[in-house]
Amino acid sequence: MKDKRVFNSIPTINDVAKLANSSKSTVSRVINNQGGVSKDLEEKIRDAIDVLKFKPNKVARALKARSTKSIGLIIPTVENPVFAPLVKIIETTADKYGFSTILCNSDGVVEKESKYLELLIEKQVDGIIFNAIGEFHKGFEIVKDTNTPIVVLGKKIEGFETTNVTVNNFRGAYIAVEHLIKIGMRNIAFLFGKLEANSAIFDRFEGYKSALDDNNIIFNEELVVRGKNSFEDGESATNELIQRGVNFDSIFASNDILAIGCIERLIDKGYSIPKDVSVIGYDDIPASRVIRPKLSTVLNAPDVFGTEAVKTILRIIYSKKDTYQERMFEPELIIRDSTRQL
Amino acid sequence: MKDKRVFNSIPTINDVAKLANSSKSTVSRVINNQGGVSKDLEEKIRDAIDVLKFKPNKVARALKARSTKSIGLIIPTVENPVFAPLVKIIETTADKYGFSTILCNSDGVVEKESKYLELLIEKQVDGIIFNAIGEFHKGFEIVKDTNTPIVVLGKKIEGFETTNVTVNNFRGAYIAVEHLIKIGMRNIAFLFGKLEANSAIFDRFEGYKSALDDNNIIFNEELVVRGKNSFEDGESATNELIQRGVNFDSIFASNDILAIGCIERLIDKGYSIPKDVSVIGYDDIPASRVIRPKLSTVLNAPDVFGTEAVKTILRIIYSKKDTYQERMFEPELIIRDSTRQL
DNA sequence: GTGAAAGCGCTAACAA
DNA sequence: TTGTTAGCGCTTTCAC
Repeated sequence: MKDKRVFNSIPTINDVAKLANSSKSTVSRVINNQGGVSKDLEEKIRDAIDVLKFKPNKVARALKARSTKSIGLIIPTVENPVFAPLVKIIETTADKYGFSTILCNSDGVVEKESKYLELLIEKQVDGIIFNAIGEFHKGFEIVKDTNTPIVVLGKKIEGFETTNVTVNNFRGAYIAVEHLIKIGMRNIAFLFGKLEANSAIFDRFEGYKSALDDNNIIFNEELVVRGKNSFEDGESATNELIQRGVNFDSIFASNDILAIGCIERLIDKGYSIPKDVSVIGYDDIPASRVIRPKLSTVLNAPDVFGTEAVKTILRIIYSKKDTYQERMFEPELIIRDSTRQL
Repeated sequence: MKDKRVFNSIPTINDVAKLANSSKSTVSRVINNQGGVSKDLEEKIRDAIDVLKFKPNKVARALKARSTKSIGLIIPTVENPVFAPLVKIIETTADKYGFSTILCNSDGVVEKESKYLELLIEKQVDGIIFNAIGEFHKGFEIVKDTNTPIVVLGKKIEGFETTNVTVNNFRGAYIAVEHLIKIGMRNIAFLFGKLEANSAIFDRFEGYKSALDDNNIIFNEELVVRGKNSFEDGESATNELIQRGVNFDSIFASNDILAIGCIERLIDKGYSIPKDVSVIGYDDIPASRVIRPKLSTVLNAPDVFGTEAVKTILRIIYSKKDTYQERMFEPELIIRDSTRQL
């Protein structure tokens, strides 16, 4: 009366063993292709597996192996066309190496970041890829305490030592503005968004100012206007710029969404682009190739970036130590039709 | 010499018990807020938890509880602006109910769908939300065999009984084409994409033909052209339509991406929209509001849709039985500037 | 080549 | 109120 099998319940390695007149350990050897099992027995076991439609329980395996073969991925929101391709490449790459990815949208809210970090750790993910908003918080402490492998995307977090995979946002902004200057612009406005990583925006702002500076153009605060992160915000930010009555011959928008909204509004208001004003964005989202004029922009190649992020977290996971490196990718200038030709 | 504690290793419930001079079970009661523990002991245990920075291991809990508190989400690709908001709302909603989501991009490839289905089941997800490409395959067998809760998004799968959460794509296409007819169009072209759920496209095609039929317009095969799923495909499909030399006064594109590419190409070729040709899309992606003319389209409200998908899978998970219902959402016509006014 | 047994970290009878 | 024990499904010594 020790047999507690319930008809129709999910078969375990034990059921397979019983049916094949063998033992758990041997079945385990077979399902893990470890060899050292006689042809005969192996066949019997494989038959039993087929008959019972046995599937190994990875939760049990994970408990034993202390590895879930999953990574956590925290980003502000996958709805943002900048993150969507990144999420895609990360999931695909992780899968290629046998890892599942648990997706977490933090909405760029510190509390959610923290909560997700803790959750992922309790779920025993093998590592975390974290596109952080930039602020240090409790979640990081937990990561530190538990020694969870992590790679931070975007920017280094003050007070938190890890490997970072970043993109040179400063340089990206710099080359964008430099391009504007080269084609003769002097009154370059800066539209910036909010929700996405503060840090990136900050760097882009610095890059903007630095390019101005290096070209002896005096920074004019009147020319910088804050939007948020939707097409509509691009439109309203552009409105505001126009209403201010400042003189501007070109606009550098800190992301393409803003830039596109900006272009549409400019056109609505009767401006001709790039004749009257040149505009350049950042990110090269798909829509940039499709509006008219096609948007000049800066590309942070998400594919290499995302692939590198995965490879990096795997390296840390497998080596069991983080050597605190920084891998920075250089952006690329893409000139299309929204900036004047020389 | 039975004590195998290793300095610096991750603390378990056992370590907490030892430090608090108590037992595993009591600690378990405390961390699960089950009550029935004396104030004194509880405090000692909570102290020990703090000191050790103990975090419960959810893998162990999952093994015991036979529930991982995670769901699997399979979609073609999160890069597609139709799926990105869906993924976002699903993850957010699932999280609200205490479930994590494992994201899987199938690329609309049957083999990947199948592989992910099997993987998710082995990972013991509590349920699966599956935006299937439409074809029945081995993966479904495994779902069936293991009795895994699943809700299929999009369309019913022939030969596979489950609860479906769908959107009335037939009707959506119908009202789009009907709108075109109402504003006087007779030669309505149909551009259709590929990668995303075949089924949806199929239904949209049927809706297109049906609306034609109901209005005594003879279906003309010359007017249907196949694209794929990028802006560029919309452009090339439009090229093809023009090259065919058929007479067309309007275009119904089976998704906004195609529609936007189409509009841009039309404009490049000197057509005026909507004066020369009216175009209407499907999905209401963000870019639709931002191109000029603003795109008329059909909306399959991903937010209610996604929320319902999660609620449905949770209902099945908690009731432990699937009653095979179908919940179908009605689409909404959004008239903007790319279709002529009456 | 094979199986018995211990144990991964937790929960839940059951006993005290 | 508390602790002991068994067991979730698996892997891995260790004997045979």
